[in-house]
Amino acid sequence: MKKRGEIMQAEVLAILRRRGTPMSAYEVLGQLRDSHPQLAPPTIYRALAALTERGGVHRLESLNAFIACKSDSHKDASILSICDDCGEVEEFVSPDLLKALSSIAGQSGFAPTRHVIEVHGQCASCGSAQDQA
Amino acid sequence: MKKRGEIMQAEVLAILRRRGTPMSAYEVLGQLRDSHPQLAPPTIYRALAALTERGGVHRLESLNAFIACKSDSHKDASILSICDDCGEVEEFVSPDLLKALSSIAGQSGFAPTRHVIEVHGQCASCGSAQDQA
DNA sequence: CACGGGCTTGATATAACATAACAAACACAC
DNA sequence: GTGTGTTTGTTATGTTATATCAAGCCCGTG
Repeated sequence: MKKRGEIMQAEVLAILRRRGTPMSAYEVLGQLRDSHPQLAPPTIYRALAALTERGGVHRLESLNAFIACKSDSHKDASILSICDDCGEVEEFVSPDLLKALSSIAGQSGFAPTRHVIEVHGQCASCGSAQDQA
Repeated sequence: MKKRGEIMQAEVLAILRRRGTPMSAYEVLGQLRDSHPQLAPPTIYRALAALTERGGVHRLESLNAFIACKSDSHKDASILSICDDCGEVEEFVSPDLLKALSSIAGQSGFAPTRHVIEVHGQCASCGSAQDQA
């Protein structure tokens, strides 16, 4: 019974990609209920967990939401900038910063396994829009 | 009616400090119900929000939990290392890293207002404990 | 092929986290 | 002391997430 799960993941990913901005698990669920009226939360959460692990989806810890990974093919921890006005998210990768971070946390013998780096603020377009207001 | 709120905040902070490791809002609520049986969630969340803003408490976004700020007196964003085994949290401050981070996110005109930096892993004592296992 | 163990998925239920919205109390100006 | 704005308390509900068990599939064995 492997296929079903993979189909699920593909559908979830498609929905997230279509949206482009962060979606909660329940928003995804809502969309999917159009085609699969029976769907329950654990199914979605399992699909999202698998996708997150695979690197196809980012979980935004500070929003409890998910977003399709755009510049896919980096399974390293990303730096995510989140516009609090429009919801737009950008991904950045910086091995240097990650290294610096690991070394700071490692000062006392801590062994990092997962980095959460999220920056909230205002994206370029929302910032300039506000200037006029 | 200002005092009541401040007392609340002090009690919440005391509970968090006593514990030392992360607590969910509802754990705090449970503790407080010993002395204030009537207490409802919004009261706790308000106290936690005020404390977080003041810098007395950190919110751990990736755990939906809170912890008393130990090295208090830095209201800058902290780097938090979280041991997934024992729950121990350490705080670090690194203006350089913050600057680097802002500059990365700022590449496309993004204006950061709030940084979330959390590193999961294993603390020194849990790491060495595991070595023996 | 049947049947049985181990694993994946699905469904039900409920737990955990958080806030909206309104009511009551206070505090300060007049 | 009465009105107005603000803080706090309470009720209710909304949102996010997972435990648990049931059902289905895969595949190796007899």
